[in-house]
Amino acid sequence: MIVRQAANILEIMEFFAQTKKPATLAEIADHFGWPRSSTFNLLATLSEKGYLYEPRPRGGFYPTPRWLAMARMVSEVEPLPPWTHALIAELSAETGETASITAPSGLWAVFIDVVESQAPIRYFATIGHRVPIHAAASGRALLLQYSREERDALYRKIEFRQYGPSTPISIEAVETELRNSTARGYCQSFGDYSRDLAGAAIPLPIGDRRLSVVVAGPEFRIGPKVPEVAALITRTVDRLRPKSAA
Amino acid sequence: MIVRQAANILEIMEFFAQTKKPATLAEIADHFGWPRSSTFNLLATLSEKGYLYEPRPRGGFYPTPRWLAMARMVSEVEPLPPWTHALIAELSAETGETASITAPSGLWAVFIDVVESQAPIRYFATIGHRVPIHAAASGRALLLQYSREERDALYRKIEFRQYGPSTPISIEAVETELRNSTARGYCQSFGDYSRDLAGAAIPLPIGDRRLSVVVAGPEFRIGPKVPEVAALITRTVDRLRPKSAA
DNA sequence: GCACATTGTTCACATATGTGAACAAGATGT
DNA sequence: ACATCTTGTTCACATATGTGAACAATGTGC
Repeated sequence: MIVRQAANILEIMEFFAQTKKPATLAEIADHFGWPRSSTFNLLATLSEKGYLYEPRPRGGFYPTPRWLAMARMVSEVEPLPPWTHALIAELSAETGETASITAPSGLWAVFIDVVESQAPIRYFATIGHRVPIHAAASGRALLLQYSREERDALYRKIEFRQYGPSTPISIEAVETELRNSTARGYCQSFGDYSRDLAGAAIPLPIGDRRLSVVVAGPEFRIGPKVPEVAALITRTVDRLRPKSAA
Repeated sequence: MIVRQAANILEIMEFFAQTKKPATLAEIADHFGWPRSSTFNLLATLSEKGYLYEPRPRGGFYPTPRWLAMARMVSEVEPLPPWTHALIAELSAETGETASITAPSGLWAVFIDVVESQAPIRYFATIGHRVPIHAAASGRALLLQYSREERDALYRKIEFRQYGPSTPISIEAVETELRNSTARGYCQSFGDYSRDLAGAAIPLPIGDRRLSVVVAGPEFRIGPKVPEVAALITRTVDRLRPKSAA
C-alpha cells in the first residue's frame, strides 16, 4: 500500500526543486489538481514542522534550509569517495551519454550518483531512480558481487516480467547472462528493461559496499559502441581508483 | 488539521539524521511505537519514490542521496550571503551562546541558520525552529521592518497568549515594546516566550529580505549582559556586512 | 539440522482523514 | 470607495487509510 500523503510531501518538495521559487497555496493546489483544503493541511503540517516558511508576506511558501541541514547529516555517513563522481563525470564527457553509480536495494538497483548526458536525446535518470536488479546492466553488475545463495534468495522474490524482447524471464536466463557477462568482462543490456535503452556496466566494489558503474543511452546511438564503452569504463576505473583500495 | 503521515516521514528522516546508520523495519517501528504494518507501508512508499534504499542485503534502510540533491536544488535559490554565517559563528564564539538568523513566516519567526552554543546548558535551537513573531526578540526585530499596516494585518490573526510573565498580550503592548526597542537600539526578550530564555536581536535587512540576527541563552547567564551582547551584535554586523549592500 | 525467535508481508475491517461547500479575508479594477 | 475576483480557512460527513491478527520467510541457538 502506498501512503498517499507521504508521497505527496515528496511531490511538493520535487515541485519546489523544479520551480525554484516560492509558490502560494493556490498555485500548488492547481498544479497538482488537489483540493485547496487538502493542500492547506499539507502546507500547514510542513510549516509547523519547520520545513516550509513564507519568505515574504503573501509571497507564498518555500522550503526552509532545514531540508539541507537534514540531508547533509544523513549523507555525511559513508559518502562516496570523490573519485567515483570524477569517474562518471569523465565517462559522461567522453561518451556523451549518461553515467551513474548504482547500489542494490532489495530487488532493485538504485542510482546513487548520476551525471547526465548533455545530448538532446538522452537517458534521463536521477539520483534515486530504480531499475529491476536482474533486468538491467547496472543491476547485473551488482548481482555479480553476490554469492549464489544470496542471489537465490532474491530470485525467490522476483516476479519475472517481460519488459522487452530480451528481458531474462527465468532464473536460468539471468544466471546464463551473468556467466556471459563474466566471460565478456562487462555487463550489457539492450532494452532488457527500458525500451530503446542500451548500456554497459561493471561491478565497483568499494570497501564492503557492492556498487556498479553504468553508462547508458539510446540504443541507436550507444548500441554499436557498447564494447568500446565497456572498455573505456574499465580503463577509467583502473586509472582513477586509488591503488590502496580493494 | 495535521497530516499524520506527512509528519511521519519527516520524523523518519529526522531519526536517520540522528542515528546516522541504516535501520530495519522492526527498529523503526519499535522506536516510534508504530505498528509493523504501518511502518512497512511508509518504508515501501519512501523506497518506491527513490528516497530510501537498502545498502546491503538485510542491512536495513537508509536515505538515498536524493534528499541531498533535492535540498541542494531548493537551497541554491537566494542562499544567504556567506558573511551571515560568519556573523553568527563569531557571535556564538564571542558570547558562548546560541546565535541565529531568522526570517518571517506569517505569525512566526523561523530560524534559517543557527550556530549553537557549546555550553552544557544552552539554548537548543535548530534550523526550522519557530517562535511567535511578536513574543520573541528575533521576531520583533523582524516586525520593526514592517509597515504599521502590515503589522496590523498580522495582529488581526494573532491570538495573544500569556507564554510567560512578560509576554506582551495586546497590540498596544507589542507596539510599545517595538517603540522601546527602536529607542534602545535593539530588541530584547526575557522569557517572553520560552521560560528562562533571554536574548538580544537586531533587524538584518538583506536586499528585499527582512531578516534578523539574535543571540539567546539561559536568562541567568545572558540576562545581565544583554546590553553588551546587543552592542557586540551591532558592531559585528557593521564590520562584516559588505559596504555595498544596503 | 531442527526448533524457536525474530522480522517482514498480506488482508479485511473499524476509524481516522481528505474534501466539497460555505465563509472570511485580501487583492484588483473602476 | 465600492463591487468583483481571488486566495485562504473552517467544518461535517463520506470514504480512503491505518492497523491487528494471522502467515511467511529468514535468522539463531542448540
